[in-house]
Amino acid sequence: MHLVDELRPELVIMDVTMPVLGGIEATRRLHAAHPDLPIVVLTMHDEEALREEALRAGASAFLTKDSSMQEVVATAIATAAGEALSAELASSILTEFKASPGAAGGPDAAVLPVEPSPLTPREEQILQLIADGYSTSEVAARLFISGKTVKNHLASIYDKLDARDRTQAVLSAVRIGIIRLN
Amino acid sequence: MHLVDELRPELVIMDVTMPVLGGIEATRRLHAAHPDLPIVVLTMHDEEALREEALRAGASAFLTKDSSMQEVVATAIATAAGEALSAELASSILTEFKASPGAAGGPDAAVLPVEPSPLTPREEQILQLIADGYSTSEVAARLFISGKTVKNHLASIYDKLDARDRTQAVLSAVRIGIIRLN
DNA sequence: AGGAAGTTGGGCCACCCGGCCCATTCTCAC
DNA sequence: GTGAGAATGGGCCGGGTGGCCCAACTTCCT
Repeated sequence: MHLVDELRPELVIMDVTMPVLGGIEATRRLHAAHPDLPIVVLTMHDEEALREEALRAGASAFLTKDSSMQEVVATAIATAAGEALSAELASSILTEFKASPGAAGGPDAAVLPVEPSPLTPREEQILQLIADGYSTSEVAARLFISGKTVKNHLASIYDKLDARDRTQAVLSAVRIGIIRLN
Repeated sequence: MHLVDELRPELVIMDVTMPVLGGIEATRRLHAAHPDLPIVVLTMHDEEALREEALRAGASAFLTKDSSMQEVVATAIATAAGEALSAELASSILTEFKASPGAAGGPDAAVLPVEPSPLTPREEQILQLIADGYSTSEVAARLFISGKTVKNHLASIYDKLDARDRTQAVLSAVRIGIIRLN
């Protein structure tokens, strides 16, 4: 997993040349290590079993070698875009991209779930102010509440985000996109 | 290079978070090992020098973080398609992909001076560890130096990044891309 | 030779921060 | 109407944090 850690790719297109063998296992391990990393599995064999296994291993999408290059990149688009992009949309893009034969069954692009937000509105607001550079007492002053209350909110934020201090809490929030980074 | 050999990706989208540092070198090595593997370099810093260096290192394309997701995937399409595909073609694809406010202007629209990195290597290292969740004394233990020294480095980091505490320092560093966000 | 910068370390001190209890009020859902 | 969750507060305390000085040593550049 060295390379992925080192390069931090946005997307991995995996070529599972051999059926069942290494590629699926690699997908599984890669997905375990990087759950948010989209993985598109490419294979020669269009076997339903293999397809299922790939998706269960954490692949975001599955394509066969019969797929046109256009389909490959379309799936890459959909996956990288992180949207629940349907096969139809993808192929319609391709149709306009270049007149190409649809060929093999549409890739079942998977969706990235985007959980709502573990924090309450007040907690988000407070964490945002912290991220904006305000100290505990400054946040308290802005919200017309006690500094102790701010600290209490922060404590529950730490609990929810599994952070040990405000720095980690802010970073977690940035990662999951619940606060903005000015 | 294990992973690339193992997975045989069709395309690598590389995030060169840090200027000059690891990413370019990784590109160079990756390109040396896999000359035919398209590499798209993504960076925060739109410096001409960095761009040139990336392309000389073997990158197939270069995009800044200012680029829209559409531009990124368009470039990915073009690159994966293996053609010296122009930005115009890519953006035309995108226009049909989604009626989106393209801001189609080249990625190099804004010219930020962007100094390479205001921090010394040691300071970057310490700030990275702080971002990784380590406390002052934990950082000290990892680097085999005194906790006081860590705090001294932090003080100069605050000064250089115009931050008042470690949270703001980490956020500043994330913004200018000198530390990575796990 | 001399200076600038980087790395290491010290002391001191006021204040902040996080962890641990706790209580009150309000709203909303079941 | 009872209970769960949210928001508001309190006290206490140990340890962390940041600001302010300072010094020594090394490396590098001029």
